[in-house]
Amino acid sequence: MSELVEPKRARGRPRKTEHERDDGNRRQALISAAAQLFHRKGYDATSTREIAALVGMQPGSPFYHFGNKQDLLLAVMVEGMKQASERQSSACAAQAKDLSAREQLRTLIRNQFDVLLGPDSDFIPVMLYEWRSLSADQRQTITQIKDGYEAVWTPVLHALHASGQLQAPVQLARLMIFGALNWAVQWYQPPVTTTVQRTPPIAQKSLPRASLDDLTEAALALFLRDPT
Amino acid sequence: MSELVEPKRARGRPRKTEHERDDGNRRQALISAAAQLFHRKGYDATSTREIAALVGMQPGSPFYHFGNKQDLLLAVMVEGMKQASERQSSACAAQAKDLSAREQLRTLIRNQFDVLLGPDSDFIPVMLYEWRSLSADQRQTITQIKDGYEAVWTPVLHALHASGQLQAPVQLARLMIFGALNWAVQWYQPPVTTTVQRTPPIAQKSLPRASLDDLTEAALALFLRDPT
DNA sequence: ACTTTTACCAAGCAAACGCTTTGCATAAAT
DNA sequence: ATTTATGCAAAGCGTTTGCTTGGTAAAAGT
Repeated sequence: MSELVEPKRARGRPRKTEHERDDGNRRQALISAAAQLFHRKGYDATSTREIAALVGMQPGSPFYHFGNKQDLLLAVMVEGMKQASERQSSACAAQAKDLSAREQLRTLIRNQFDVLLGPDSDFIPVMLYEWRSLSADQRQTITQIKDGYEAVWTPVLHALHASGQLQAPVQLARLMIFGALNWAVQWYQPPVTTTVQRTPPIAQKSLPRASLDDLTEAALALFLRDPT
Repeated sequence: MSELVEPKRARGRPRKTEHERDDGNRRQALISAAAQLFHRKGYDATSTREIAALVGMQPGSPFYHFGNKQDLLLAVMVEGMKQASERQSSACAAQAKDLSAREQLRTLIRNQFDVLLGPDSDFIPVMLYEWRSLSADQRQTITQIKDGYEAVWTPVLHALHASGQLQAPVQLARLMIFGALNWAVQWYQPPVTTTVQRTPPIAQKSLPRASLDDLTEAALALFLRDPT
């Protein structure tokens, strides 16, 4: 009850020299920090004070940028889907025009692994595992975005089904394939360069320590038969 | 601010006539109620008061049976793994001795879907999606149980790999198969008989409304090639 | 008959939480 | 030069939370 001394602008604001005109840079910093903490600790276990502290703000300040904590979670998810969609689009556009359906699926899977497990990719895991904390309206918002993202997969799977490389019903196959890929968030650890310390995943005894390319090949071998 | 009338032993204790000797019946009731709420709303979003109310206790009473909220979560998971292991063991023991590896995998998958999506099965989903809220010691405890449960799968997968029906590396295949199955918790809705209202899963537009048998066949078709 | 144990109830505490309010410093606009 | 908008800091409000404490009726043990 006696540690309230010197609250008078001690470490005030040394940043933002000249006129660097953030234009939402701090807002972006909040989204990134939130994604990081939401991924590592979960939405409910992360307080807005922690997020503020991570970007060097006072506890109440994030609420200038976001109306409430839920809106910040939604912003994380929207930002993640935006990045993932851009990656997927450019990855599909970058490959040759009439590539085999098998190659197209390889690209999609590899990109999904990148988005899920690559560096600086906390957004999509948060979207996958914390959507329950959204309101009904917010859930509908990102469901629409997510459906658009996944719609790209359907024609590819249909082509593979038609050619006999994919035997299961297409809709169920799509759900199970996404399950197999998305579940990797629970167990995957990158081969060597571990940077950020996160809560260790459940159930590893002798983790294969595979690369994302290895995972992609394994997934293809698991889901597809040899082309005739 | 004036509804505090008659708190004097109104609805005291009409149950437990004679000497029915619960022997932990109330403790089991707490575990079941906790599993239900943890599954529907998540661990953090569920208060111990809600759990107490669901079994007709006062807010502080659960702490007679469990030291804290985390211990209750662990009890839910241990109970779930116990039931799942028993089901799996009896399912494997019930089938003929030298059945094909494909049939054995079918049994394992079908049992996993039962445990994940069948009636009164909130325990395993809680274990899969709330393990982050455990302490490190508790995580290790259930990791060991879980490893024992999953160990049954490995020889079956090795046999399938040897016979050419499974092409992917066995360890990665095991992880991805579990992912495909466990992910069904996120999207599956039973065909007709909807009883308990839970938070609607993400991303359904035209859900296949398949039965658990349909899911099992689809999974087998997705993972395995035709036997030679 | 007496004591001990079991299984709670009733009440509340201290901490943490999301969020609000007010005020101030800087930059841009007028 | 004055106003306006921006981007926070500072402080705290009200609620919820996990958990504790003290008591008590009934059952079990002796």
